[in-house]
Amino acid sequence: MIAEVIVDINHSNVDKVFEYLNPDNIPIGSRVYVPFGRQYIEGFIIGQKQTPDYDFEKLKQIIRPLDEVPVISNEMLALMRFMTERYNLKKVDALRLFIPAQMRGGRIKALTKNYVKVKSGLSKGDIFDIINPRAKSQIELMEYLLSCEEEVESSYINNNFSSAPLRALEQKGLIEIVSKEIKRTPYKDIKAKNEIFSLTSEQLNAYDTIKNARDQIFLLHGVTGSGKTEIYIRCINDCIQNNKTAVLLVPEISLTPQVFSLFKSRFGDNVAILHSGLSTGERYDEWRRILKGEASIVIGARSAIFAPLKDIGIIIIDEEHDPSYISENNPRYFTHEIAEFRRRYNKAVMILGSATPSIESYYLAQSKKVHMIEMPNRINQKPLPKIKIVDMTQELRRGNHGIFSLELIDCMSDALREGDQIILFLNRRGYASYQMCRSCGYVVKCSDCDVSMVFHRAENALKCHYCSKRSHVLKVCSQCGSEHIRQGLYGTQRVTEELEKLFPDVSVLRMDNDTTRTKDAHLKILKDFAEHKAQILLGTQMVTKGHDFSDVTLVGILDADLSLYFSDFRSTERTFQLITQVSGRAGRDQKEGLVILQTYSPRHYVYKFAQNYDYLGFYQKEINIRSVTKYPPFSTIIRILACSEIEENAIEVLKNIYDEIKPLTERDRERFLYLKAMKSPIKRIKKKYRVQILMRLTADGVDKNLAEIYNIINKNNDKKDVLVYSEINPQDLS
DNA sequence: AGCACGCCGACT
DNA sequence: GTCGGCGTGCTC
Repeated sequence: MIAEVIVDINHSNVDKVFEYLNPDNIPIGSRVYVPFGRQYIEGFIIGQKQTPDYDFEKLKQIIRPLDEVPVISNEMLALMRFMTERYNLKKVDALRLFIPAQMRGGRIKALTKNYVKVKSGLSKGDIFDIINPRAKSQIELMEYLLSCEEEVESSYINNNFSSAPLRALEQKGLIEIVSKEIKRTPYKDIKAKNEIFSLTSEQLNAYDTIKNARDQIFLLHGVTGSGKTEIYIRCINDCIQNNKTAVLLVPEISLTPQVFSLFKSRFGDNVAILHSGLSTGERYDEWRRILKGEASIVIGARSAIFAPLKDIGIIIIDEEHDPSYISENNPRYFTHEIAEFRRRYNKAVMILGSATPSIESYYLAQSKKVHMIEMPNRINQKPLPKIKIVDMTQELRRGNHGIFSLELIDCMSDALREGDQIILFLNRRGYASYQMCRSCGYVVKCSDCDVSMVFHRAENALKCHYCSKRSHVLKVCSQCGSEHIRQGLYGTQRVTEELEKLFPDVSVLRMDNDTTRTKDAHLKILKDFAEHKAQILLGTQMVTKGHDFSDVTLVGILDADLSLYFSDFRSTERTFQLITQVSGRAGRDQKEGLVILQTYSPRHYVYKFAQNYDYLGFYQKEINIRSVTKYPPFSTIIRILACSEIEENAIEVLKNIYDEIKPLTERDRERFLYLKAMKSPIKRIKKKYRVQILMRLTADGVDKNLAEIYNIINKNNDKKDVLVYSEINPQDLS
């Protein structure tokens, strides 16, 4: 047979099938070692055929398989094809997602340990007949080994006995040294109480609906604290009872030891965990346990959707609205779309769970493509915390130029006096601080990118967030010579300073990109806060997720608006989600919670709906806007970006692409809703000029035209100095 | 991605 | 005369 091989080289020139002789019939899905040009490299067998397309005389032979068993299933090969077509990826890009990165290049092996074991089939009498009675240490060692029920780790023997008797016994054939694979199981010492909660009638209804389903999607719309997790657990349990496998996806940030321990305590070793915090060894071993069928439940962040499970029965995407389910680059994919592909392939059930579903998902539920389950009540019947909106323009008029409104300060002192805890949420993106000349308004810009540089207090430097270029802080304006430079001081550091002035004795934990650089740093901060090592937790997005702190009674949203000002059509939705989520952090236990929401545009509709926890109202308003403006879910956006250091070259390539796409739109006017070429909002990044085409198509327009559009793009992507990128449903249009 | 082949400048 | 610069082209 001839094997069709994709070589493990990430380059568009070799993104095609190479044919090899496969005399041993190594099966499809195997990783193999093959000769390629003058070198030897790894590859994947993705198909086979009787007769080659390539010149038979020139075919080379596969050297050997790299694993005992194929590592890519037919399902994953089909997924590879789907992904390459949908996202214009190279085949290796997709394949590489399917196996642990460190496995490539043979960099990682199974971890083995040696054990000393008495040979089986020997009686005590036999043994001591063979050992010379004068060999005291041999007898001693043998007696120790016999006293053990099982084989003993070699390292233990080496530490406690000398090597001579060991060797002697081995030579006599009385003992043997066996090597066994050790699984590096993450969080193996987790012990958790295995509580079974009884379900409320609302939970029971939801569970019953899902229990008997097959080949269906559910949107589980449940308020914070409505007990979605318990439903997940029951559904997963049913699924493995039926000998099927299960995937639970959670946002990376909420993958905490608590989550693992909950599932480990219910399902034991049947659970495998996949996320970026694992060591490469751990990840490899967990992955292999899944491949071998030793674990049939996978919990992980978005990439866990590629777990090598067979016969998936249920896929759950918790907090389905979370932006971390969208992989922004190399390679780009949408977890929902991958999950839907695998669900359909396996005729499985999918649950999308959220308190604030994405507009797209809720729309699908409204249009009956997805089955909606509503859970409007909290288990403990506690009301959601009251949200108070504070008009910051009013504060300004009253002469308060600080970050905190008087109302927030009052509430904070009250909470602190009571010994309660406080969470302060700051929208990082909007708090980027620019240095500006007060006299002429000059702002330092990056010399390579068309963006302002951001002031970093910790390093006392200006940094470009697009190319990481650094520059000195301004002392004198380079334009007008003025010394009146405003430090654009915002960010968590500035807030910390102001807090110190207001409440000098209160300790504050800061949680942002700076303080959570290291692995597990954010877990430690959350733990410290839970242990009352600080009374105030101040942070960015990260504080909105995860834990329940029972003593938090006050949540302050310092400046809610900023995410509204981005030109992104999703920014209102994001704002609603953030407010709802962070509000859920207040008043979890006995105490009532309060949320103070500071805004400069208090009349924006999003606040009215968020204040009343009126998701449906918000949805209806928002879906109306999307419908009128023809944005998703009523269209799919395609963006084509051409970059070059020479602007004219980028424009020329983009124009060629535009001229080829234009005729497509003309023959299919009702499916092409929008097509326009323009300069990119950020005109230059890393010295490269950027021009783009934006287009919007109906869903069937994408089905019909996507291949052709990608074809046009790829054809025009052969100039060295111009790079063309394409994205389907881009999240960031800069 | 590598690696070789190939055609033009300054050196023992 | 040659060593070596990196442009271009190929890999089943």
